[in-house]
Amino acid sequence: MGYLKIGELAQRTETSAETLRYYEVEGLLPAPRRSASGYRLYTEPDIGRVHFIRRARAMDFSLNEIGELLSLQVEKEVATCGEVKSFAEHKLAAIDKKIVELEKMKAALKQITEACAGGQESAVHCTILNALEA
Amino acid sequence: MGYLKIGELAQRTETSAETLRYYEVEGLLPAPRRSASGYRLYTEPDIGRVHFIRRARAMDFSLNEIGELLSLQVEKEVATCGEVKSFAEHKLAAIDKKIVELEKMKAALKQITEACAGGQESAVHCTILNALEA
DNA sequence: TTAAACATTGGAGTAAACTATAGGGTAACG
DNA sequence: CGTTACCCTATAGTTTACTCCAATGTTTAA
Repeated sequence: MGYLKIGELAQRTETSAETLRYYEVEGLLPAPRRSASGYRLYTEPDIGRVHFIRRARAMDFSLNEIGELLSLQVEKEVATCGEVKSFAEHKLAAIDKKIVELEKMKAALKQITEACAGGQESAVHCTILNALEA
Repeated sequence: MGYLKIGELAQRTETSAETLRYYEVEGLLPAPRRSASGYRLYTEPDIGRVHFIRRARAMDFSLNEIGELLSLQVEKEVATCGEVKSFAEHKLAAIDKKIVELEKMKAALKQITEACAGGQESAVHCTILNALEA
């Protein structure tokens, strides 16, 4: 008991069964136990793992990057703190850079919405290029 | 005089010539003037346009989205302030959401780097899954 | 018991954004 | 003048992350 068939895991994680099998092929999900007839039998921790993958995907981490993140956990008994820390710091820097860029874009868009009253008049002065090139 | 051949534009924008031609096909770059022999002749403003595309790409805007942003500029004489404002606000909301997600990931990674002294000891307690599932 | 709902594998198809190649013509340099 | 570097078009290939399909086997519920 407590086992989930692929359709159930799919439902609980809002992921298609095809995608789950794909993640297994790609090494993001460990090959689960199988029933006598060959059905995949997942366990509770698999739910968390899939949730993690989906959340990271939503932030544009590639499957490869997610694999690296997950391997930190899988190989945690082998990895040293130095390795983990260095990897995480590298990712942190990348994320920070992304946030900075998004903030810039946000500021530029804000400038445009504020310049525009939102009425029927022509938007000649609302050039996104002007805002962003500065 | 002020004309750039594709290779020069490529160099100035750190983009390959193939990619520039591709952007033209995709409608992101207007078809430039041609020399007698058929070479593309770009002008100064094209540099800014390519820079804009590359910056937006670096923030994970799709070429389609970038096309929409650019069309705001091209059609600025036609567009009303209402249209521009509504489009920009929609993008703003999407960017904000992305930033929030990245901040979450950042917090989780930070937790890991702080938990890890960075030395030779085993990283058993540095599980990214633990940090992110909470 | 039998039809539906679900599972399996293997393989093909899709979309986005390039990237490379073939088979040419053109420009710049020594 | 020749050679090297550059440009052209058209088309094909690549990568990522799915998504769909066919053919077949299994559970489940009326």
